[in-house]
Amino acid sequence: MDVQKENFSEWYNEIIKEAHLCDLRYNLKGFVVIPPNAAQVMKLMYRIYEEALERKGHRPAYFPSLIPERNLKAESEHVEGFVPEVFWVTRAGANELEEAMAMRPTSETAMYPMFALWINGKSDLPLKIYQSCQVWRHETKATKPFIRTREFYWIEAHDVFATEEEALMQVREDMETTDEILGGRFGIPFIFFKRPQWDKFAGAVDTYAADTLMPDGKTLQLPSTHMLGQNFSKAFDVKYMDEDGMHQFGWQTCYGPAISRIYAALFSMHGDNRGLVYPFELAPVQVVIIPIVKKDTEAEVRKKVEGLKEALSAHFRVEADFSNNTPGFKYNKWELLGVPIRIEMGMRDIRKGACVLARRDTGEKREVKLEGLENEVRKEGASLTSNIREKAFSWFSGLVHSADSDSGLAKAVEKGGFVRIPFCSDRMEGEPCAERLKEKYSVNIRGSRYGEKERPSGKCVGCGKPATIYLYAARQY
RNA sequence: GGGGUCGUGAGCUAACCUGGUAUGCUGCCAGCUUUGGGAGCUGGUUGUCAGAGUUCAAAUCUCUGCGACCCCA
Repeated sequence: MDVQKENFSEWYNEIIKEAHLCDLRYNLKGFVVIPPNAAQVMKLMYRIYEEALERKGHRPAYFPSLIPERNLKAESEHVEGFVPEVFWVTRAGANELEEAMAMRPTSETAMYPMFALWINGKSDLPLKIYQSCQVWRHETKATKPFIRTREFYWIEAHDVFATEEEALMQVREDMETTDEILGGRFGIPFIFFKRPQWDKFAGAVDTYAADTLMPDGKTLQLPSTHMLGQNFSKAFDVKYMDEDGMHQFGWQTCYGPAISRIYAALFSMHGDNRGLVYPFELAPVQVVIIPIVKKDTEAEVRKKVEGLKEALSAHFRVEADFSNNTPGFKYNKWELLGVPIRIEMGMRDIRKGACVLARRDTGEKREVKLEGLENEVRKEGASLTSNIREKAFSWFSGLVHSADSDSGLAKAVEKGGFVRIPFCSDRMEGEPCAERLKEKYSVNIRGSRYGEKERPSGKCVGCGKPATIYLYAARQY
């Protein structure tokens, strides 16, 4: 890498190019080609996420990507929020269509008419469905690979319950899932914010979103989970029959982890000046073996390395690099690609029944006996994962500030990250204050921290009225 | 949405101002050679974003479109 991570914007573009994460040459704005280097990681992320959702009672399904115009328009707030960025299909072959079809920007309006048919009685509840798919939104903001594209890859889980309590429990479960996967498995720190009323998902009662930070201190929204209440069930007639034989509207939630965007957070969070760094379980290649050959011993080293590769392949994703490049070139190449464990093997090692094991995160090299190597790799891999996770979390926690005045906010914003400020209200009446702060400091109000117990003191930084709540401000992507 | 920078083989780039044969590096292919932190030699390989205009002549000048990056909202 020729650029430093301190200059994040350049680093981001550079790593995408150097590590072949994204091919930008497809000539359609906001649409990118995702080649194998990135797609492999995204697939692993998908599997981990899908497995977790299924473990928690969700079942997979696939819904059509086209939505008839009248479905999309059935819930009024939802339409208002999404229609400005919908791609429409209006023509098929030579003919104009009688009814325009929307390319799904999200699938509520594709799924819920079907949910209405699927659900009859209480025994059909809860209904927990997810699908892995692409969605399309004609973003008007500047597009950026993985972070904001007009087509992106995600999972959307849509659940229906008989009671409000159960739906609220589901929102909590979604947050736990996010903790478990994003925090635990991917090593990405974040805070769950309850979005202010003026910034919730179109059609939702409440929105909770996991916000992480990028290396430049700007925040990026990752999965969000929404309490939909009965807004959609009433619009789409999603009803069940209760004990008294009465029809009742279901209580709904939805949850949307955008895999392509989480991937951006993943490599931005853990990458360094040498290139990518992946948690062990997400690395497309987990172990790379570099043979150190001399002309006269080439055959022998090759045989040993191939044997080692085969043995390790039973447990890990392994590559051996026999290309005609120098070892140094190979080290740099595979470090750029984020391979967690590198094994160097030459005659020197073979004579000792050993190899040299190097770790991507720390760069440490040490000699390891071939006997028991599998366990060493496993151990170092796990240690790498927890090391980069800890590093990320401790960096992140240093970027949560608080301020109680205009000047304090201005100063804290400069440091990057989140700034907790006293605020008048997170209901609609607070919006003008948010607008004012946005105008003045280019910050967005992300909402109140989920689980925050502390009562606010002082005055709203926006308007000076007595504060009723702590909200968090940050510059955002 | 506003402002700025820009588009030349697969990648980076020179030539553009002042119109006339398109430069170099990297990559890729073949061969030789080499391998414990980005080796070397020889040969080969592909190009002016699209369209229109001005001109004897356009990578170069003009307009439109498409696309990229940066800053701001």
